[in-house]
Formats: sequence, structure tokens, C-alpha cells
Amino acid sequence: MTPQTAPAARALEHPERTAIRLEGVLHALSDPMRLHVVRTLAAAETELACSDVELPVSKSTTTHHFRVLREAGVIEQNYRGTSKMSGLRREDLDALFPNLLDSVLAAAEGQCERIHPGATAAR
Amino acid sequence: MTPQTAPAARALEHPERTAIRLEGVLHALSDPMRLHVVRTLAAAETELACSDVELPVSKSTTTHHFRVLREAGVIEQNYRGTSKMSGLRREDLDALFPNLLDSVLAAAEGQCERIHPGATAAR
DNA sequence: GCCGTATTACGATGGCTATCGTAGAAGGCG
DNA sequence: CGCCTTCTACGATAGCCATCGTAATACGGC
Repeated sequence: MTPQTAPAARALEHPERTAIRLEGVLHALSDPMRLHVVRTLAAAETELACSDVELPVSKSTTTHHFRVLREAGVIEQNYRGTSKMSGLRREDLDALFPNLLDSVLAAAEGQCERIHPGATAAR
Repeated sequence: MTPQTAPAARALEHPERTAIRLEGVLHALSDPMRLHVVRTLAAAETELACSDVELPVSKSTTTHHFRVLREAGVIEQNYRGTSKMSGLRREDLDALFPNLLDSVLAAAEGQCERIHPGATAAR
């Protein structure tokens, strides 16, 4: 067995809560692909693997978007086996910017509805 | 006399309410200069001339930022004499993205307080 | 130990964009 | 009419960034 309590795996850099900047978060959310990722993560209330979020771009580009989101402090990621699980940093975001995430998610949903009325899923 | 009731001056292009896209708004707000402009406009509840908002950049760059905000649908602008007055499109934004603008403004304020505690004015 | 799956690193590329300075247009004022 | 203030247009430049393909790495299972 592994000597440590947690396997730890490779560590990924995450900004501390106090280092998260509003401009960075807004910029991260201003890309359609990344907004889609965030909406998907918000809908699935558990962590998801990168490959669970389907994007119409190459794998490398998907990785890039996940990294931007992580470095902006929007999501947290850690390795679990061969997958990398991602989840929203809801607590941190809500503490720093109350209501912001929910407003953005609601706005995204509303805009989707306006464009494709009756669509159930995202984008 | 001019045939129309309003002098109209030069006209400026504004996106219709239905053409305003969330991603564009988020992107417009993700620049520190533009965020500062928006905060200033929100604080002063009247319209302001471009030159009333002091930015640490050149005049041309300021003009550029105002245009980005206008084209994203965040502000509206019209000429009045030698000045160009700008104001937030609060009604449109609140209708499309309820609560979003207020969340962003509150988040910006909170972040400012966190960084420069006790500062009264913006940024 | 070998293989397949999942993700990353690297390098390249094209496009967007924040910034500047200078020159010019629009309008008020003496 | 000339001047000043305000804003805009036009290049130009440098930096960032979304995207890709290929090669490499990490891990679990056989």
C-alpha cells in the first residue's frame, strides 16, 4: 500500500482563494467553450473527467480550456487514476463574489432558451 | 429647420437588445479598464462624457474601450455637443441577464475593498 | 512487463486586441 | 472667423490566445 494516507498523485497548481481575481474569472467565462464546460460541471453536481465534457475541438484544446479555468480559480482538478476529475470551486467563488456564478449560469441558460427554444440540454 | 424632432447629431451603432450575447458582455467586463469604466458609470447615475472617466491610458485607447463596451451592448452612447455621453444599458442587461450586472459590480467592489481596505473610491 | 486509455507537453500558426502617436473632424465660444 | 476642447480614424506594434497535430507521459489491467 502507499505509505501516505492520500495517494496524492501528481499535484496540480491551484490559485488560493485570495488570489482569485474577478477579471480573470470573467475572462475565463467569456469563452463559449469554457462557459459550456462550467455549465456542464454545474449541472452534474459531481466531479467530471475532462473527457466527460464533449467539446467540438481537439483534445489538446480541451486540455487548454480546462487549464485556463483552473488557473483562473473557477474549477479544481485532481488526478484519479488515469482520469483527471474537475469540479467547480463553488464555495470559493460564492465567498468571493456572492451570486456571481449563479447569475452567470442563469444568464447562460436564459440565453440558450432564447436562441433554441425548447432545448433541454446546454448550448 | 431640421425635419426631425431630435437633432440626432451623428448616430452611433448599438446592438439591439436581442443581439446582446452573454459571452460578449463577460468579455467586455473582463478588462480592468473597462470594468473600471462600468463601475464609474454605475456609481454616477447620470450619463458621463468619456473624458469624465479617468483612465491611465491614452485618449485613443480610452475611445477604443468605450467602443468595445458599446458594441457588446453594455453601454449606450450619443453625442451631445462636443462631448459623447455614455450610460449603462441597465434595463436591457437586467432584462436579459437578471442580477448579473449587480453581481459583477458588487464583486468588483468587494475585491477592491479586499485589496485596498478603507478605500472609498473605485479601483 | 505490455497494452490501451486518458491526459499533457511542445511547437506552430493565425487571429484578435490593448496600446500608442499623429492627424483630422465636430462643435462651442470669444 | 479662428481657437480650443472633445472625440475619432488610421496605421503600427507587440502580446496574448484559441486552435491544431504529433509525440510523450501516467496509470490500470491483463
